[in-house]
Amino acid sequence: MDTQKMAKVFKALSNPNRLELYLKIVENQETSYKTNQGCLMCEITEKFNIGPPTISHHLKELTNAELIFTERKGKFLVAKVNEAMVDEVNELLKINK
Amino acid sequence: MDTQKMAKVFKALSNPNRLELYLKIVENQETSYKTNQGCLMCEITEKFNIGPPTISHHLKELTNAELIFTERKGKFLVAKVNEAMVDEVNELLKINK
DNA sequence: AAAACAATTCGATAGTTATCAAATTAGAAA
DNA sequence: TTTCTAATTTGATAACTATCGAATTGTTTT
Repeated sequence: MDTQKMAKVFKALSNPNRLELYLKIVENQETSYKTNQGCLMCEITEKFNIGPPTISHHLKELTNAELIFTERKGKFLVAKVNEAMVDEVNELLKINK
Repeated sequence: MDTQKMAKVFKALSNPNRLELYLKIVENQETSYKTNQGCLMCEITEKFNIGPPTISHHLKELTNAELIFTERKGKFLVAKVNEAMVDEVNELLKINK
């Protein structure tokens, strides 16, 4: 287990706005699981009280921590959750009784 | 779900040294599950490259995030994991497929 | 080609944080 | 009561971060 890497993941989720951003991406992935084309960022940006530069910064942090993938679809940016990484985090937080 | 509270928990785990500290406390709780008297801090402090003031600071952060409880036993400080909070985190990170 | 839209980059700033050394408190042992 | 050990507090500093406005890049629409 790589403590550095995991700490980075937690740091990525440690800002309230960034955490909500992440959860929105997860939510989107859950609701459209079969047809999942990813989560359009411009739609999400409207719902937050922070500007595009900050959203962009937060997305970079989440990507850097490998919690999400992003991809350009023409004019838009779409985001998907990296479920493998989330599994890893859950594994780390499991308590063996 | 309280985003602020959860973000605080993630922040508490976002520093590598603090994460290892937390994991040590968990580990101790796991190995001595039945006889669990808590984890003695002075033993742990020796194993880290950081001084007592910093350990103290990190413990406060973990306590503040309600990830652990601490209690004085005479001269010593013992720590235990707040399993309810860990469960909450695991719940938040679950992805519904 | 021009205008419009989505997103990123840059530079700045106010606020936060990890860490230490020194001093202090609390308790146990001598 | 003096000494030793465990832990905390305080004050300082260097490093990092969230956010913004302005400027820029990339893509689509007109």
